[in-house]
Amino acid sequence: MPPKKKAQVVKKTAKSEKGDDGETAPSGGKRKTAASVDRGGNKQKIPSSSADSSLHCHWLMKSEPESRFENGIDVKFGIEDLKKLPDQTGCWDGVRNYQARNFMRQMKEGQLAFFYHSNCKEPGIAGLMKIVKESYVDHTQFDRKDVHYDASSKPENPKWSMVDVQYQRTMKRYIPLSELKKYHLQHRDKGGPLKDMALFTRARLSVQPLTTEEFDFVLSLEDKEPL
DNA sequence: GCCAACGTTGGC
DNA sequence: GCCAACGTTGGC
Repeated sequence: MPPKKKAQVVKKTAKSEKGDDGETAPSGGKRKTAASVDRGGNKQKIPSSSADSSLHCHWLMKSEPESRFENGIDVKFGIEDLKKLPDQTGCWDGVRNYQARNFMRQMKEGQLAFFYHSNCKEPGIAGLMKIVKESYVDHTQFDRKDVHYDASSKPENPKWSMVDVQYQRTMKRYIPLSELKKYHLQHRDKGGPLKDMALFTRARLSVQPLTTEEFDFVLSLEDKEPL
């Protein structure tokens, strides 16, 4: 299941303290990031427009558009639910996977993300949203009542982050996973933009990056006949 | 509802 | 630090 997004609209008042980029995923290997300290002329942020060259600029985020109850709570949150929120904006809370979290921490305001419908009759890309607030502490990790409460996370050192996203538009036509998969297989054999798409190579990642080529190709499908 | 893939946990 | 057991994701 995708992260469940609550319908909370985050009040845009105070700038929340940004959770410092604490740990790196304990996953795979224990790579210690050479975090912060750069000896010598430590230039925090390179002012040049886009800081890290390694950063991605397009994303795909999964959520379940159909009702499903987890601990008695409905985790349904489809693109229509986002659209209904005040300002058509909501926080993408509930992500409890380090890689997905780390990708969210890389997100920059203004970047676009596909809203992907997962675990439903017809999975696929439903629309587009924009990152309107960069990562900050996901408060649901401390909420015992929340489906994604994490008893191991302490307020002094929060584990999980979220971003705010704003509805942009619904796709001109729904782009089903099955269609994307056909292109993916085709491109894998003969080459093409979707040959390495994370949706297929990292199937369980709920927040994933897309290259510009992947992103543009998917967008171009809107104006094509379904494959 | 099944189950493959894969992430996480914990014993050693 | 390895790895088996376990839990979760998410397509089908």
